[in-house]
Amino acid sequence: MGDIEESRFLEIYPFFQNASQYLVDDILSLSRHIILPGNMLVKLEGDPCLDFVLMLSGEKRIYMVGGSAREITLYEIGSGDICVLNTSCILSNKKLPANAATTSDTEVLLLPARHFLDMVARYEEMRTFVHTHIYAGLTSIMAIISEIVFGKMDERLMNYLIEKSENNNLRKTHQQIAQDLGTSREVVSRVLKDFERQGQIALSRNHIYLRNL
Amino acid sequence: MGDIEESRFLEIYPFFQNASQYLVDDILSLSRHIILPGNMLVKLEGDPCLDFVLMLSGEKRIYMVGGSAREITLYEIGSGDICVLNTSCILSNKKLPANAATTSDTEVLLLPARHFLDMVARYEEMRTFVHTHIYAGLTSIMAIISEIVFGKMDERLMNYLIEKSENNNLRKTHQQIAQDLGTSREVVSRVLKDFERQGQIALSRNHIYLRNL
DNA sequence: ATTCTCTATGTGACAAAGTCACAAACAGTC
DNA sequence: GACTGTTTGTGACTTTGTCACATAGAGAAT
Repeated sequence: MGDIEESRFLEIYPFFQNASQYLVDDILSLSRHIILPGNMLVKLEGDPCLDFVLMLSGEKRIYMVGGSAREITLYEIGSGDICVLNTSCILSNKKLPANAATTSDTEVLLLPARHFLDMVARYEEMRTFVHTHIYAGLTSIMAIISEIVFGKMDERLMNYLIEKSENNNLRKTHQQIAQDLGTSREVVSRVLKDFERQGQIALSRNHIYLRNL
Repeated sequence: MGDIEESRFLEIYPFFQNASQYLVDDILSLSRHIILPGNMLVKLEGDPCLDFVLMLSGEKRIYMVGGSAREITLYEIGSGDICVLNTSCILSNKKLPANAATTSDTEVLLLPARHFLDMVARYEEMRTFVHTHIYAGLTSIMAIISEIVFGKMDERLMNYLIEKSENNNLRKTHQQIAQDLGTSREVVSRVLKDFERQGQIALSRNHIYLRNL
C-alpha cells in the first residue's frame, strides 16, 4: 500500500529513527501515499477526520474564516510536520474546527484513524510524538493571541515579511497577507506603503522586495 | 493519602463512573488533596508541571500577560474541569506557557506526573478523558481568536456580562473585565457607559446590574 | 462628622487599526 | 491599442487603544 521508501520517511520524520521497527513498519504499511494539487481546499470546518496526516512535502494552511471575507491563518504545516487539529480531532473523535487548504502541491501519508489510535495505545513513542506536537500547536496558537492582543500591526507585518520571504523576496498579494494576519487588505496596503516610503521595502504587483538594512 | 470520598469524586467527574475501578482507585490513592486560598498566583509562565490537576471546587484563571499591565484570560476552570495547558505540559514534559491564579478558594487533587503518564499508557479511558479535554481546550482558545479578530468590542463585552453575571449582577471592576477580554480599562469603562446611557445596565463601584430587556 | 487616602471610574485628546467607497495601475488577452 | 479582471492606493469616517488627568466612592483615621 504505502509506496514510500522507509529511508525517505525517516529522513523527513527523524523522530522515528529511534522508534521501534514494528511501529515504523506499521505506519508505512497501513497508510496510503497521496498527492494533492496546490491551492486546493482540503477540509472545511465541521468535516470529520478519518485519517491521521503525515506531511511529506508541500504546504498546507490551516485557517478560520469570519464574516466579510476576513480570515486568519492559525498555522502552516510543511514537510515533517503534523497538524494539531487533525491529531486532536482523531484522538477525541470530534469534527475539525477550522479549514485546511494546500498552498502548493502536497504529498502526504494518510494513516486511517483506527490504526493511528491503536498505535497511540500501543507505542510509548507514538504518544510522545503526538503529545509533543500537541504542545507545540497549542503554544503556537497562543503566540498568535499574544501577537494580536499585545502587538502592533507594523511590527507584526515586518516580522511576517522577514519570516515568509526567501532571499528577501516575497510573492504574495496584500490580500493574502491580510488573510494570514487576520486584518484587512487596506491596512496591509497602507502599512506596506509606509515601509516603502521609509525605504525598507520595494513594492510591485504580487511582489515585495526587502532591502537589507 | 487521598482523603476524598470516591462517591464525591465520581459526582464531580461523572466520566469516571464508567471507567475501570482500578483506574479510579489509582487516581484516588495516588493523588493528594489540597486546598488553595483564593486570589493566589499558582503558576507562572515557564514553571514546570509536576502534577496533573483535577479541580474539585473553586476556580482558576489561566491567562497571558503582555507589556503595560495588559492581560488576557485564556479560560477559567472550575469543579469537574481540568486545565489543557497543565495536561499538555505533563504529556510533553514541557514548561507551562501561561500563568494560573485562583479566583476563589480552590480544592484540587494533585496526581504526580509519572503516575498520570502511567495511567494514560495503561487505560484507554484515561486517554479518552485527556484527549477529549485537549480538544475542548483547543477549540475554546480558537474561539477567543475568532472573537478578537472578527468580533466587535461592544458585542464581546455584552456577551461577557451575560455569561459572567449571576442573577443579572456582576461584581467586577472595569480593570478585571479588561484583563479578561484583553483590552484596556478605559475601553471597558467607555463601552459600559454607553450601555448605561442606552439603559441596558446600571453601573456602580465594583458592580454592574443588567436590566432584563 | 470631617478629613485622608486608596482605589475605581470618567473623559478629552490623540494615535492606531478597521471599514467603506471608489480611483488608479497593472498584466493578460482579444 | 482597447478591453477586462485583479491588485493596489487613498480619502473620509468609525472603532479601539493610549495617555494624562480629573472626579467620585469607600473605608480608615482623627
